[in-house]
Amino acid sequence: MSGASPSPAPPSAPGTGFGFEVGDTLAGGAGRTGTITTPHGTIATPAFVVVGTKATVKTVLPETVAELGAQAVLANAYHLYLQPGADVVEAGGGLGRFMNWPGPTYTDSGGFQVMSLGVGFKKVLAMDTAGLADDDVVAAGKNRLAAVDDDGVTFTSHLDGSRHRFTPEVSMQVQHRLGADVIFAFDELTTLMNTRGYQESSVERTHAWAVRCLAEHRRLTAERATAPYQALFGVVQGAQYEDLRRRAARDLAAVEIDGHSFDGFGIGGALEKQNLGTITGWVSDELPEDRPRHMLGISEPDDLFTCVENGADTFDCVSPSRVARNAAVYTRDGRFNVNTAGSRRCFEPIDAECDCYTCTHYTRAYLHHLFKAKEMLAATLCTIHNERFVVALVDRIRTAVSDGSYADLKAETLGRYYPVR
RNA sequence: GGCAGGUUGCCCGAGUGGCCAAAGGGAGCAGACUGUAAAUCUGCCGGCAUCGCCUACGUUGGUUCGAACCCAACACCUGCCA
Repeated sequence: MSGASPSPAPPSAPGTGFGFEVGDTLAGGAGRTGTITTPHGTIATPAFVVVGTKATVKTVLPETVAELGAQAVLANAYHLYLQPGADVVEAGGGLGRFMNWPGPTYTDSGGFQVMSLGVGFKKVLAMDTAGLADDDVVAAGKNRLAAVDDDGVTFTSHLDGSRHRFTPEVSMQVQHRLGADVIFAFDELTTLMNTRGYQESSVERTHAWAVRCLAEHRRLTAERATAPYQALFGVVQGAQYEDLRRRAARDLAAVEIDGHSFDGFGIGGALEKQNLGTITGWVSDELPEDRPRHMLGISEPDDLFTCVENGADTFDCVSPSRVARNAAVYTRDGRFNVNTAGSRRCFEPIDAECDCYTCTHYTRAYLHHLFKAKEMLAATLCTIHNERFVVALVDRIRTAVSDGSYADLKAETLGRYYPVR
């Protein structure tokens, strides 16, 4: 189905410790199961990767993260570079050992911060642009902490105001010292407010940076020959434009340096929710089938189905944990806030069908009490539940792809979660 | 018994003639959050309701075109002196 020309030889030659194997496929679509192998364990895909930006899944012990079924954790190069410093993490044995997470780890490149601290200052990556105008972005830019140029990005630390420079090479050096099993190429995110012209030049810039990342990655891999192999994923941008997304994916897939190419690919950037499936489909169509495809920042139930059936293998997202800290919890029948009056005297679990530690031991009334009393345990218990909810949902999707029940699972799950859609 | 200070919306607390249904907190009620500058942010928060009207700043009475704000009496509370 792929229209791409024969891809370069897989970089993950035997012995590197990294690999990807496709399992079952979804009839009539791009969906598939698979297995990602890393030096720190395997990941059965589709899989949800839990986010632990600063080398911790906020409010939760690593043992608990494992218990709730997470197969991998994703941290962030920009944040760990600023604090405690990549050298400290490296001296601490690398990301996994430093944070006491024995399984597979990922690090994001810092590309997201180019946007969130730059033009997207104080703005969420726009998936719903209603009410937003170009002026909002321009005004926000007045106080931005990051400025992009063709060579890289200059950041002002949000911690102490100091100035820092990230280039593709710096991001690779930082991510090599952090030592995650999967690292991402340094990319530029745009917003939906950017013009078509800017999106074009941004895709070119991201591609040029990806090439530089692969080159620096090869150099570092050779230089650090005794270190565990780290897989590098290129990141596909291109906003909502089919030609840009397809070209970005095709061009990344074709990059080859000394016989090596990207081990996998990330799909990210500005896009509207209703285009998510279509865009994922275009990109999957262009990418080689023997490499994993990671969706950056996706976890809503409908989005997970949409992406899987269009070829996505893994996901990460801050939403389950962030939202949990603010009292929003997922249930089979939709999301609600436990800190509202309705839960004050409700002695039922968040979701009676959930097998998580929180649902098997605590009531909505207790969680409501913890939030009202501003007790830290509220965030911990709700994070456990939300992460379990998303991990378990993706696990069910994976099983359904294999046993042919995907369509039924999708209809039943979304019918309950979004009753009036 | 004397002197001084105080009594504001659910709570704390600003306001000392009109711009006051009354700042600001807190509590309460709701909402948002998709590669984490987020255990954060936003809205509502006397009643009825379209401008607007009604009821409100301890109680009662007074001054004034107009009072939470000025005056008097009363009721509580708080200091200091006896």
